[in-house]
Amino acid sequence: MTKSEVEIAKFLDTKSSFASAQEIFLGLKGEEKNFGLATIYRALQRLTASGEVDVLRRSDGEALYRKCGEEHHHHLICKTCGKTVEIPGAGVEDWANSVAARHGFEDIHHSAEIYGTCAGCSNQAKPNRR
Amino acid sequence: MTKSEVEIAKFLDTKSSFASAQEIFLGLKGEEKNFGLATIYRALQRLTASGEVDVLRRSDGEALYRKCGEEHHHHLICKTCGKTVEIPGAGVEDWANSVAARHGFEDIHHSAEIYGTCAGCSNQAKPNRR
DNA sequence: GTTGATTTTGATAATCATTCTCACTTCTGT
DNA sequence: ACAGAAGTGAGAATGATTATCAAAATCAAC
Repeated sequence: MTKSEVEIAKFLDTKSSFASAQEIFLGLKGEEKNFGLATIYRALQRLTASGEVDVLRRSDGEALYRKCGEEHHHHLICKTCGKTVEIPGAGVEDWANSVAARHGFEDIHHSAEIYGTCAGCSNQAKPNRR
Repeated sequence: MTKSEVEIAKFLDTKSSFASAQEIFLGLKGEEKNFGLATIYRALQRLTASGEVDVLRRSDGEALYRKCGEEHHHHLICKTCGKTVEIPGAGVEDWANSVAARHGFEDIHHSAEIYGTCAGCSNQAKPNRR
C-alpha cells in the first residue's frame, strides 16, 4: 500500500459520508499530508479497483468515494447532510437475479441506492412544531 | 414543446438503449434536423425535468438519456450492446420503504439498475460451442 | 399582420473534474 | 550501493457540460 492510499483510507475512515476527490485533496492539505491532485486520483483508482473504496456519481456527474465494508451492500444516503448507512445486500439480490433470469440476461451485477432525509435533518427542518 | 425537444424525443424513441448528448447531437445532424450542442443540452434539461426522459450516469460520469414510460420503473441494461429493458418498480419499492423506515429516513426515493449480458450478446460471445 | 415581448437557438468562450505527460523521487530486491 | 520499477508533483491537455449574448423564431394581443 502506498503512502497516499494509506492517508486517503485514513481520511475516509473518519467520514460516514461520501467525499469527492477534491474534498479529499483539500482535507489532506497541510499537516505534512500533502498530495498532488493527480496522486489523489491515481490512488483512488487503485483503491476502487481493489474494492476497498466504493464509488458513486453525484447527480452532476462528480465521483464520490467512501470506505466501505467488504461484503456486498447498498447505501441509504441523507440528501441534506450526506450521512450514509450501509444496507446489507440480501433483499435486492434476489430481485435482481429473478428479473435478469426472466429476460435471459447473464453475468449480472446491479446498483441500488436510497436517498432521503435522515431523522436529524428532518427535525432540524421543522424545529418548533406548534 | 419546442422543435428541439420534439426531434430529440423522436430520436430517442427509435432507440431501445440510452444515448449520450453527443450521440444525439451527431444522430440529428444533417437532414434538416441540425441543432447546436448547447440547444441539445438545454432541451434535454427540460425533458428530464418534466420526467419525459430518464437520465443515468455511465461509469465514466457521462450522462445518458432515454425515453421511458411514465410509471416508476428500473432498468435492465446489456453491458455489451446497451439494449435496455424497463422493469416495473414494485419489488424494490417495498425494500426501499422498509429499509428507510427502519433507519428513520423520510421523503425517500431510490435508484436501481441491473447490468448484464443479454441473450443475443451472450450467444455471440461463444458462437460455436463444441 | 404588424408590433412588441418572450422564448429558443447557435457559435463560441468559460468551467471544472479528470487524465496525461514527463521529469524527479522513492521503494524494492539483489 | 545499484538498477529497475513504481509513486509523485506541477502543470498541460481533454472532454463533457454550462454560460454568454446577439440573432432568429414564436406567440399574444390589438
